[in-house]
Amino acid sequence: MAAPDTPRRRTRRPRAEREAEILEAARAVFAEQGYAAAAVAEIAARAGVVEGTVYAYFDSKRALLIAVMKGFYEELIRDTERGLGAVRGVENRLRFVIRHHLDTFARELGLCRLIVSEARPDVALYDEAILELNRRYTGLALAVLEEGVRDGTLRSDLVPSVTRDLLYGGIEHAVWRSVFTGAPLDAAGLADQLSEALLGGILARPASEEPASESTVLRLERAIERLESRIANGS
Amino acid sequence: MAAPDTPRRRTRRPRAEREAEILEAARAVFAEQGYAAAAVAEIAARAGVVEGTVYAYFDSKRALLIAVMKGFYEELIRDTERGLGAVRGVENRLRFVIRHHLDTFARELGLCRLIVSEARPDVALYDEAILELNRRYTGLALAVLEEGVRDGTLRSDLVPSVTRDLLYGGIEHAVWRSVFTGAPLDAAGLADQLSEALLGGILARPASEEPASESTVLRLERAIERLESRIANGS
DNA sequence: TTTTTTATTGAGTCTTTCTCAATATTGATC
DNA sequence: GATCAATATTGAGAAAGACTCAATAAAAAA
Repeated sequence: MAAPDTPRRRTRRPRAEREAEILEAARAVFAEQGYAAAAVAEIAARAGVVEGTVYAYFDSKRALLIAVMKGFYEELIRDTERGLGAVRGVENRLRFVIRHHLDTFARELGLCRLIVSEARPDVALYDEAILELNRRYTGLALAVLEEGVRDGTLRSDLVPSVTRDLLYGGIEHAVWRSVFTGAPLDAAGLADQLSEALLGGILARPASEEPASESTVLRLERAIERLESRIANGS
Repeated sequence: MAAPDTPRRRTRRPRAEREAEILEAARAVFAEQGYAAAAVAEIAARAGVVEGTVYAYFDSKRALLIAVMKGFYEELIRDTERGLGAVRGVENRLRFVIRHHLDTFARELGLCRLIVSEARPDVALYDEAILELNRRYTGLALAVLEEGVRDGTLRSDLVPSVTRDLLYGGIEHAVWRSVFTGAPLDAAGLADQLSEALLGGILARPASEEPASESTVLRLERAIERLESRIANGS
């Protein structure tokens, strides 16, 4: 409770700045304590204002939450778009998305928890704007998947939307797991394992496959051609 | 708010029964409204008692939540174990787990939302007993995955725990998606798509594999037929 | 029947969100 | 530079909900 010792002095600040200060305080308190446990009074104190002031800028605690999430998503989308612009090839792009998402989760665990727990489950209260931002964000991965199906990198019978769910859901679960076990999150290793399982599937390949099959067929063909030409040459 | 019209009459009931009634009411109210929105007073009213009585049976609202989740998990584990006992083969067993989990999600959406949103993300408040039940439940799938690695059905380089996360996370996301879009949940279709993507992976097989290998065999057969007819023709 | 035990009650406390009338600060106007 | 209008800021308090506890009444024991 970072209550300033000095008696508060009324100061008037530009609307935008005060709003930003409150928003920043809210982001910190929400991330630390979760939505339910966070007291608006504490957010206000940390922003250096009184509770009523918060309500002059945001209609409700919930509106504050939504504003915080909005900021987070916008940042995330910007970063991901920028990153994707620098990576070529469907497989690498998917690996990038997985890795970046995982890193973000690890770095901003409090906020991610907030979004997963407060925003997503509450259908009735889920803000339309946040839903749209989420759609835009996961749409980035979806586009890569669709691109892969088009250009033949990915299976033609793939359902991109289901794969996207597998991707993000898998990351989320893997992260919770590490949060609960208290194990430090090995983002790089986990990203590799997830990418590997997702891209290659989990079934063992029948032993006959692998590149060998094609080349051995070629060898056989050449052997037969030699035979053929031998025969043609009169034996 | 099923407030009884008749003035409440004090009746004493066996501890176990009253507890069960309160629990059942809590399960319904939590599932309908979520944890935060549910009022203990309403749970009490629905169970036909007064608020204080609830606190005579459960220490806190949170304890009530934990008891509800416990009941749900125990039921789920029992059903899954029974089902697995009747299915043979790693691939089929995995398909069963996916399908059953998906069905449960669809059927008990409110409760599942409760667990995923209220309990899981809240590390500080997540009860140890629930964590253990969750471990036991997802351990069923984990055992199947490990079995698959041992018997060669699944890739030997597979990380079972990561695959389990992919599996459950994927289901969860797919279900939210359908909840939000309001689309009716096609459990059978979704289970198929998820199983397919997870088992087979999403990468297209190099052209040589699968049907291709069939065509190369054809090429060989034709070459051999040419040889044979040549031989048959005398020279 | 009387006594003991304890389940049940409901009034009251405490905490937290949110409202609103009063007040102080700032920039505009003269 | 003084005055004024506009509005940002305040803090007290209403409302709602979690939780407590001493009193009470129902069942069991004597």
